[in-house]
Amino acid sequence: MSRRRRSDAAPRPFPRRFFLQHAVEVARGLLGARLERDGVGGLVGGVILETEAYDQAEPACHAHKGERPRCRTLFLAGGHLYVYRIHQVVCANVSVGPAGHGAGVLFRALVPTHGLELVAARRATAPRRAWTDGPGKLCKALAITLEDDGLDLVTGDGPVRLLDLGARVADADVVAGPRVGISLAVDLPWRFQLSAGSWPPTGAGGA
DNA sequence: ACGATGATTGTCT
DNA sequence: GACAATCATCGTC
Repeated sequence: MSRRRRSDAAPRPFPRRFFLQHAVEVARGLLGARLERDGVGGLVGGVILETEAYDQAEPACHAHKGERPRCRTLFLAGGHLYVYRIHQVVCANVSVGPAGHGAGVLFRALVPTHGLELVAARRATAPRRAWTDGPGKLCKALAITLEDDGLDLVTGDGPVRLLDLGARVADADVVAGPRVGISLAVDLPWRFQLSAGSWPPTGAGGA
């Protein structure tokens, strides 16, 4: 029997080496992957639609000025969950690069695929289309909190998981642009999104 | 110890 | 599209 294509394989965590690439490559590569959390009430998860890359070499990154208590997780080996608080909200990243290098990829948006009832409850005041279309919103929907900071996403045995679904994402379906909500390094096109209509890949999502 | 700042969100026009 | 809310973090006094 021939070797299975990756797209036919069961979802599995990304290997450590995936997170040792540059943040831009990881941000691009995480589009179409699944982020999920197993918490009180059940599993909630979805497919990642939008990411942003950050690296200590550029001033918009929390790690740019060196290791601080808040951003210490960015300096862990690639594949660790970095959760931080901003404006009364928490946002989640995955650390990138070898230990000692401060870089990460921010999860900006996803489409919920699991635990829709829990998402509806946790995002009750928002319309369905705004459930998980921002970094703080998706954390609230998945119930990711500051206590999840530092979790290793490579082992796959924690409450938060980042899974490779094997979906083939064509370059033509990826839009790159400037990052949102920053005032420094605004010229870098380090924001990546799946273009409208490219998910789900089976084409059932048209208007 | 004090003040400026922010990888956002929700609300109003 | 514009703007305020709101408080931990970080830099400075």
